[in-house]
Amino acid sequence: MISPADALLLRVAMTRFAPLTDVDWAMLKPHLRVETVQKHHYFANFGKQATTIAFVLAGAFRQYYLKEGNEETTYFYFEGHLMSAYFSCISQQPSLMTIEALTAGSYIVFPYAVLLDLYTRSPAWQTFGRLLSEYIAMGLEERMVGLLTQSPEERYITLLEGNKKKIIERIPQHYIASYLGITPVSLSRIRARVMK
Amino acid sequence: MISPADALLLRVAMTRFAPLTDVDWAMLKPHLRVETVQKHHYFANFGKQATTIAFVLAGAFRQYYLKEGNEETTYFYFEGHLMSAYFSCISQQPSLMTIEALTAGSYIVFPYAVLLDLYTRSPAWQTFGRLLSEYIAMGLEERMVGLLTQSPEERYITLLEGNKKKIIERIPQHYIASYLGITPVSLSRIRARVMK
DNA sequence: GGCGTTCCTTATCTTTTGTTATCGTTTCCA
DNA sequence: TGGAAACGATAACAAAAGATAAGGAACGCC
Repeated sequence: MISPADALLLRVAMTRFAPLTDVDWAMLKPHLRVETVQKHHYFANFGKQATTIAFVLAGAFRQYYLKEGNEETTYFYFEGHLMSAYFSCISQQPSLMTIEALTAGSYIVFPYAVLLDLYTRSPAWQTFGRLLSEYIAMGLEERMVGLLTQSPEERYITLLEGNKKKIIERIPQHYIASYLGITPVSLSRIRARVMK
Repeated sequence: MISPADALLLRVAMTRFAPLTDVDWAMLKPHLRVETVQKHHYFANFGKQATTIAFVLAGAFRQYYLKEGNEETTYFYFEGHLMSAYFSCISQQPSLMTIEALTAGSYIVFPYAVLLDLYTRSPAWQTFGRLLSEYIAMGLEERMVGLLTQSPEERYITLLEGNKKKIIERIPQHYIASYLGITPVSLSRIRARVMK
């Protein structure tokens, strides 16, 4: 099942979006399950409709799109954060992205359908849903503006200096290169340049 | 004030997100105002906190960030669409972006605070808020993925062939170049290349 | 209608990135 | 533990974009 400690981690994370009463929380709790994944296994797959939201308990995950056979990395997930092929869930279309475990890991999962139901049953959950979407949108805006206005070298330095240090520390370099929109060779050159 | 015809345009546009009853609509309607802008005047300004949402009735608008004195265009708005320095509204921080009228135009405006209040008073409006954010997030995701995975030339072709033809038809080329993340000179070369 | 500004194109040159290949090093399994 | 695969650095060359400048067309404004 799910341990009280794990459940609390998720509740705290969710409460950062909207204040959830014990009653609100009790609506979600029975639907929570803990799952584990092996390294290089998948949480979401290209072409399959996603139906679940996860909360990472341990491990690192990589989200990517396929373009002409290449895997183009768009995002990383670490412990303590919600993870989902969100746009597949909300649009009810097959997922365009894949989420792969880069390490062995575990997460709490629950069906998106449960969340949709909670929206209709509790104002707090409805607010949660709106603020979650707003949070996702703000992250995307920041990333989009970075890609549009910064050079690859500036983007790498931003990653070095910003609050995304985990990516530098825990993700293989060729995935970071893809995340920055450049080739691994180019990132290697940039690193040599930046380190003077 | 606001004409019934203009009000209906907005109501139809909003109903695409969530079904609004007459009662729901009556909550918003008294707060609607119509404003006009001259060419090259502003709807939102860098550094000022944005507090309003608009619905464009006529004209074309450009949204841009400032980076080292340069204006980096991130978005265009046309008639029939909602327009706002949304992230300034929801974060209550000074706006990082500016929205400029590229032509003379007009729009319906209402305070974001009114919308926030409606969220607490009607489930339909609460749903509207969530779906609006989801819509914005999906647009940003699509744009982000395009910037990450496509070359400038591919991005230009996407613009030519996609559902964003209005941008090609109505926006000066140097703004489009900025929107694609390249220089005007480079866009001119790409156009020469693409047209064989 | 004339004049200046803005906008787009084209050309040249420089810088950066992509591509391909090679070579250690590390990691992963069997 | 030994061999293969994955990973990162580096080099050489090609392709593309940035910077700058110059010329022409379109537009707005007296």
